[in-house]
Amino acid sequence: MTDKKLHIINNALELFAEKGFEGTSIRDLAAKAGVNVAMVNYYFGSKEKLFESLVEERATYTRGVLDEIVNNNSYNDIEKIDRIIDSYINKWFTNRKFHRVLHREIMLNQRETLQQAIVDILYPNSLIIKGVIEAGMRKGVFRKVDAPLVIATLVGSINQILLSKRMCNKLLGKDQDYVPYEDAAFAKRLSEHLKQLMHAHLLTKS
Amino acid sequence: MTDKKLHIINNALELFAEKGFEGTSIRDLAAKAGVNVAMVNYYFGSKEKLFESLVEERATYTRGVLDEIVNNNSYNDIEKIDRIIDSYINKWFTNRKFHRVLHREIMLNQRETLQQAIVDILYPNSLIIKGVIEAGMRKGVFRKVDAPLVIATLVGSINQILLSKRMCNKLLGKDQDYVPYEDAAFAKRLSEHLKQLMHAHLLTKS
DNA sequence: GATAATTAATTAAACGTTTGTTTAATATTA
DNA sequence: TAATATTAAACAAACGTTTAATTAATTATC
Repeated sequence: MTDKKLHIINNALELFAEKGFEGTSIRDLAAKAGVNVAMVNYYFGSKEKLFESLVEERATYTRGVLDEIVNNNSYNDIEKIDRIIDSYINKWFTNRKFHRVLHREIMLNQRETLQQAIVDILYPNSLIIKGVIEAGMRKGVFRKVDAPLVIATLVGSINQILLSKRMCNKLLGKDQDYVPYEDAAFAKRLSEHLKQLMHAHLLTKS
Repeated sequence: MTDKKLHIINNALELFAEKGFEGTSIRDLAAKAGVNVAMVNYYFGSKEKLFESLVEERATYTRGVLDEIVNNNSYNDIEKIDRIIDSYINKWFTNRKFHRVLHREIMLNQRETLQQAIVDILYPNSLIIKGVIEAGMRKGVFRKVDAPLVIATLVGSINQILLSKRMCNKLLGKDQDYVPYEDAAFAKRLSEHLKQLMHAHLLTKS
């Protein structure tokens, strides 16, 4: 990927995250990236292919991290859950614009191939977490829980915070200038909430 | 509100939920409702005002229900949480298209006034739940928890299930024909997961 | 209660923009 | 010299919206 293509993609990410795919015009994109409107089609072929390139380019951003945690034998099962929580919060907070683009898109019933691509990005992570939960249950360290729904809770909690700054700040009683995703103290607060929640829910004895 | 306006709104809801605001054209809307394209502007003034009318028309769909639960003295604190969970699942599953429209819109940084309207719809419900949690904590029935984040978990868990059928089914290991939101057994399953989760997290003694 | 006057509802067509995309000419680099 | 990059301009199609004419419904008058 050339610098120019990356430059366009990175600028496109901001606009797509802010205004959605249909809400963003190629002229918007070109203006923001400081290039001629024809360059988008010259480099990517179409607006939709630019979007796909964006997803593909950023798709690798999680791969491997969860595997490392899961295969690290110095962690017991609940510690793995803890590390996964921190990993998710850290990664999604820093890559929140891309994450927002993914979730906006997967809510729609359009652009079938792109939806599949997004599932391919997100689902493997879920599988890894599921493995940890089931291992814990087999050993009797974890209570008998509904693993897929535990994942939905974990992911959904972070998403709820991440996807609407306005709603999040309202919930927290903060004013609208506050950016929770850039506040390390808030990341910690969320992390501790989720850990406390998962400990109480999963562990057979506290 | 006349029948004709309601008819247009109800058809618009489906399209907006499926394709988003920008992704839906007035010609789409008119075709789906079986009326002339000019009727939308005749009745509502503009596409944006139609959207606002839609939100306004459906906005009252939760009001009062949570209040009833909270003010019912025959429930103790954790039972109120249980009833709130069931109420949320039931209401959001049946009104899931409207709910999807709300959440698609609040993720964007466009249409400022509409965002405020959506916050005005959703936030009062959060306040009521917050009240229940804090009352439980004061009495020592509930553990010391992060009330706003508990709400985020509760709402976020249901949203995670609700906003993408594709991702939901992948998580549950179901095929894509399955519609979890129309399956009473699944509603029960989700309800029990959330109750178990909240009991473990909130109650000082199990 | 029939007829005329008035208002409301509905239509097809056109409006001016904006959209994504392409072209054909020019500039840059290899 | 040949390939690549960049540009301004043009393209057709789709967009939200308006118009002007017509039909339907309502109200007023006798």
